[in-house]
Amino acid sequence: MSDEAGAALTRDGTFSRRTEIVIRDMILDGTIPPGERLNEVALASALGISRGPLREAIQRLAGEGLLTVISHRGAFVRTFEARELDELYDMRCAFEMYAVRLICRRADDEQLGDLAAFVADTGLAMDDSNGRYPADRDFHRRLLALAGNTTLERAALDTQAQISLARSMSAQAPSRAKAALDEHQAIVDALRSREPDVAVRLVQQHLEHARSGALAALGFTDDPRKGNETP
Amino acid sequence: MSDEAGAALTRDGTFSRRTEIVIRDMILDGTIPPGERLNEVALASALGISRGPLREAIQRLAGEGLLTVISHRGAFVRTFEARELDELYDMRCAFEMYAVRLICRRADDEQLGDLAAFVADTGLAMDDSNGRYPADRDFHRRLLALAGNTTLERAALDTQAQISLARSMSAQAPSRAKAALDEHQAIVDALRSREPDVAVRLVQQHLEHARSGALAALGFTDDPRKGNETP
DNA sequence: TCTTTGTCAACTGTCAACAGTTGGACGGAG
DNA sequence: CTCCGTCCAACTGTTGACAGTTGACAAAGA
Repeated sequence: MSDEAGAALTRDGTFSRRTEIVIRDMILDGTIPPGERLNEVALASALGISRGPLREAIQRLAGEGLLTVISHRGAFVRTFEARELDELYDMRCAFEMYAVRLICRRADDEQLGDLAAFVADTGLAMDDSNGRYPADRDFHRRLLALAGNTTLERAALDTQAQISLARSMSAQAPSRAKAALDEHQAIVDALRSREPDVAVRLVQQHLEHARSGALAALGFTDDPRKGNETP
Repeated sequence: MSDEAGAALTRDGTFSRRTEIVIRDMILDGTIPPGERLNEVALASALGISRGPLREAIQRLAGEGLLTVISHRGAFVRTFEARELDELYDMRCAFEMYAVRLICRRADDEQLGDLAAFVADTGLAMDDSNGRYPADRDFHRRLLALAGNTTLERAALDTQAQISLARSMSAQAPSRAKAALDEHQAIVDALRSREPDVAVRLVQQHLEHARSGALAALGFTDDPRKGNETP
């Protein structure tokens, strides 16, 4: 039984790093839902390791904003108040608005062509399905990659992960798939025309829509300048 | 001897958290210079604790970008290549450009008046001294605080700390104090006139100047799109 | 002299046990 | 029935010891 869940971390590297990856996946998969505590002894024995490396992994994940650690009480999968989700969308906005500026300056036409092709392809895939748009995340990932700034890309992806976790706290939002796809297309068009100011404005609007949708899906009012409950 | 350097962490909280604070200060103070390894057994005994909590603190500081951890080799105070410093300035730009947008929307006249007063006061303080402008960091801190987004503020301060660490790798840059002060003043003026687009542009220019100065001070060429050496 | 290989000390990764704290269950008083 | 104080089990914080890896030094060979 000691190598049951532990089978997942039978690659190389230190226990600590492998454990970090396993737990991150469990959090983002929803295997461990927001608000749930990570019992160190139970989790460590389930992974077939001791508490030392597990605790180190927990510290790193807390630094990424996926766990909340409270002294003498334990580590909890992070929950988000309206305000926090709102702030995360600001972060995302800051990152992606600057990213498109960089892209206009640095990306070549071929890279932008690839991005356009991706949007077209995944758009078709969406039409086949029923109104969902699963490639939204990938579009933003590719966008950030094109900016050519690894540091910014990593920070933005962390923010994206936190938003994803926050959104997992609610049922599905009403599908904004078609609108999002159109907005992606418009952003790419602006990039290909090398119009940074237009692209920045479109990104801002796109993320503003996403923000409203996310806040509404979590049952929050549209402009949360005040805190909320913590279960 | 066990509580010699350890006297510094005789406040409350867990050893792990207190240690994190102590080490962060030592890094930013220059007590432990960039590139230096943290010997776990030596440091732990110097702080009067065991290696467990020390290692947890190290993991968190690595997450902040102040330490680089290499498996089986140890934790090193981070060093920065030209490219990395350049990327950090992009991050800072993204944060502060968005921050001033938020400030134009949210900060009231009194807050902006306080900021203006701060710039005026510290400007005089600078003139008394010999060309240095120590309050630059504080100005940016206050700016970020006014944006009213705790998440963004914390991330921006982390970035600021990394930049500060990177700059500590070189001797002093040629003083840009007067120019920086004027630029700060101009930014505040734009904010008080509620002209977000102007403020954003001024922030971008200000940070672009700071970027060039920092890269030059580290002996790097002005546009580092390629990597550098790692000692 | 330069390269290669074997050995070793120092250090990190990991573990199992100990100590202190927390939240809740339990029981009694009002 | 509610409220409050006590006690306890479960869990986290910390420790010291063990195991595996790394880089360097020294000896042997070309």
